[in-house]
Amino acid sequence: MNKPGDAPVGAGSGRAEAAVAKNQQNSNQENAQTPVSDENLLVKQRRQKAAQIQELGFGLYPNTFRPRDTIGELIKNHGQLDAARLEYQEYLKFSLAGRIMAIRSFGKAAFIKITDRTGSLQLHVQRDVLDPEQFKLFKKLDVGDIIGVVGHLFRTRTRELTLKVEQLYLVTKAMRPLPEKFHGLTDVEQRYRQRYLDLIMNEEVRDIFKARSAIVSSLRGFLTERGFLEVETPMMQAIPGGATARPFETHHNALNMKLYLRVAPELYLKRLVVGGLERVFELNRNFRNEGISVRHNPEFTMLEFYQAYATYEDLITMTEEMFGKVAMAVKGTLSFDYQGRNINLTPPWQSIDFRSSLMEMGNVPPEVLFDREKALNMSASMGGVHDRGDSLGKALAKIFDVTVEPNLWQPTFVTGFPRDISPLSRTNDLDPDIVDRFEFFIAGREMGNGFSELNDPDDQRSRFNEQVAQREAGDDEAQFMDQDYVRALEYGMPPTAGEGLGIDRLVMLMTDQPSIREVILFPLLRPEQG
RNA sequence: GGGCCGUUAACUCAGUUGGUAGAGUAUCUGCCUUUUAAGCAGAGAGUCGCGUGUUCGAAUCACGCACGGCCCA
Repeated sequence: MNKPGDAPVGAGSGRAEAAVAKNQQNSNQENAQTPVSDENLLVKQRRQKAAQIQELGFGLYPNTFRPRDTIGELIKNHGQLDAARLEYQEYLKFSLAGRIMAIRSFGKAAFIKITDRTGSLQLHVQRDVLDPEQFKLFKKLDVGDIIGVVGHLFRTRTRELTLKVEQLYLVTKAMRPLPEKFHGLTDVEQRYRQRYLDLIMNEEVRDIFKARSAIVSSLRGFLTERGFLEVETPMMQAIPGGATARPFETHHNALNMKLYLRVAPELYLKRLVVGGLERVFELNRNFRNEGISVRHNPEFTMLEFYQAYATYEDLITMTEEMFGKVAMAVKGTLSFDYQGRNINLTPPWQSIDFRSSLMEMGNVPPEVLFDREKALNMSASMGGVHDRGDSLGKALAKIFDVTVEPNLWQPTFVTGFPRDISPLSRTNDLDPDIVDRFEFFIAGREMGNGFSELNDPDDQRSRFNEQVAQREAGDDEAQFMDQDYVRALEYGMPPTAGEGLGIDRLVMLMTDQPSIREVILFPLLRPEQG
C-alpha cells in the first residue's frame, strides 16, 4: 500500500507513513462504530471525509512533509516578476506548507488560499496537472486543513501571483470548521478563550503579538548593549516585597509553608547588586491580587532594571532613549497616534513636580498638600476609599490618580513623590518629605516608576517598620518586613538607580490597543460553563 | 463590589404588539478548468446562555443565576 500521494521528505519514500496511515484508519474505524452523538453535523461530515481520505490510502497526520520555502520569501523574491518571466522560470519548483483559508472550486480545477507564518498565497489546483490520486485527495479537503504543496509560480489573468500545484499532500486534517471567512471571529470572549482561532483568523492579532515580541527583543538589546545582565529571581516568595499590592497566596506541600506569588522582583534584584552584579534586569511576570480592567490583568509582564552608580535622573534620560529605540523598531517614528490622538516621544519629555502637578492640574489648594486631614477629606470627596491610618502621601496619591494622571497624555515625568508612599526610595537630600523618585505617564496611564534606591539599612528598616504598622492598621497592600533584605543592605549596596516598566501597557501604546487583554495572549477569564 | 449593555445555526447577524425560528457565509448534492466574499440550482442544519415564573401560548415579559464587554470603585 504505497500510494503516490504519501508525503515525502523532499522526494523520499512513504512506506513508514503508509503504515501509520493504516493504524490511523483502524482506530478511526473503531471511532466510526461508536459515534459521538453530541458532535454537530459539520464535525461529523469532516470525520466522514477523514475516513474517505484514509480509504484512499492517505494518512491524516503524516509528519513527513518538510516545506523548503516560505510564502513571505517567495513573494519577496518573485513577487515583482511579470507573467512572461515566471513562465520562463517554470522549472523553479517551490515547496510550501500552510493552512487552507479559502477554496474556490470549479469542479475540475480550483483556486485555494493558504497561509503560513510569513503570509498568504493563492494556489491553483488542476485535475490535468495533478496526479489522479492526489486530485481525489484534494476533492476531500476542507478549509482549515493543513497541506504541503510543490509547484511553480505563474500569474492569473488578473495578474495575481499564484502557485500551480504539481504535488499536493495532506499534512494535518482539521476536524472542526473555521469561522466565516468574511467577518472572521469577532466575539471578544471566544477570541480570548480560543486564542488559537483568533490567531488563525485575524492577521491584525498576529501582528500585535509579533510587535510584542519585537518590543521585548528591542528592550533586551538596549539593556544588554549597556552591560546589563539578564537574571531570573523567585516568583514564589515567602515574603512578598517590592511593591505596594495585594499578593496571591499559595502553599508548598512538601515544605508545608505558605508562599506568595511575587508582586515585584525588586528586593531580589537589589540583593544581586549587593552581590556585585552592578547592572541587572529581569523581564518577567508579576502577580497582583486586584481587579481586572482595560489596564489591569492579575498577571502582567514587567521589566525591572538596576544600575549601580546612577541616580533616578540618569534613568530619566535612559527611559527616553529606551522608548525611542522601541518606537523606532516597531513604528519607525517617535510621533504616532494612540487611539486617535498624537503621542510624541521626542526627548526631552515634560517633567513636573508631584505637588506642583496637584496644584496646577488638580486645582488642589496649597494647604491641602501638607495637611493629612484635609487631604484625606478631599480624596474621600473624589470617591477615594481610605483607612483611618492612611498617610498624607496616600491621600495625595489618590487625588493625583483622579485629577492629574488622566490628563498626562504626552510623555511626562512626575518627580518629588511623598516619602511615605515610597518605602524603598532614597530620601531627598534637601527635602526629607520627598524621595528621589519619578513615575512617568503616557496617554493618561502610568507606564513606569523609577528611583534612586534607598541603600541606608537603618533608614530601610524604619521604612519597613512603618509599612508593618500600616499593615497592622488594616492596609493589606502595605509591605512586609524583610530582615534578610535589610541584612543585605548592611553589607553595603552601592548607590543604585532602578526602574520598573509595564510591558503590557507599552505594547498597548505601540500597537494602538485600548485594552490590556488585546496584548496578552491568554488573559485571565472565568472558566466556561461556570 | 456597583451601574449599563450583550448572549439566537459552526461564524457574522436579523427577529415587529408575546402566536411556535430567519438571512448571509460555511456545510451537503448537482453543474462549472483563471477565481478574488467566484457563480447557478437544490437541500440539510437551532437546548434562542441556564433556571423559575406570568400566560392558552415566551427568543420576546418578570425575577434569579452564569459568562462576557464598557464605565465606576
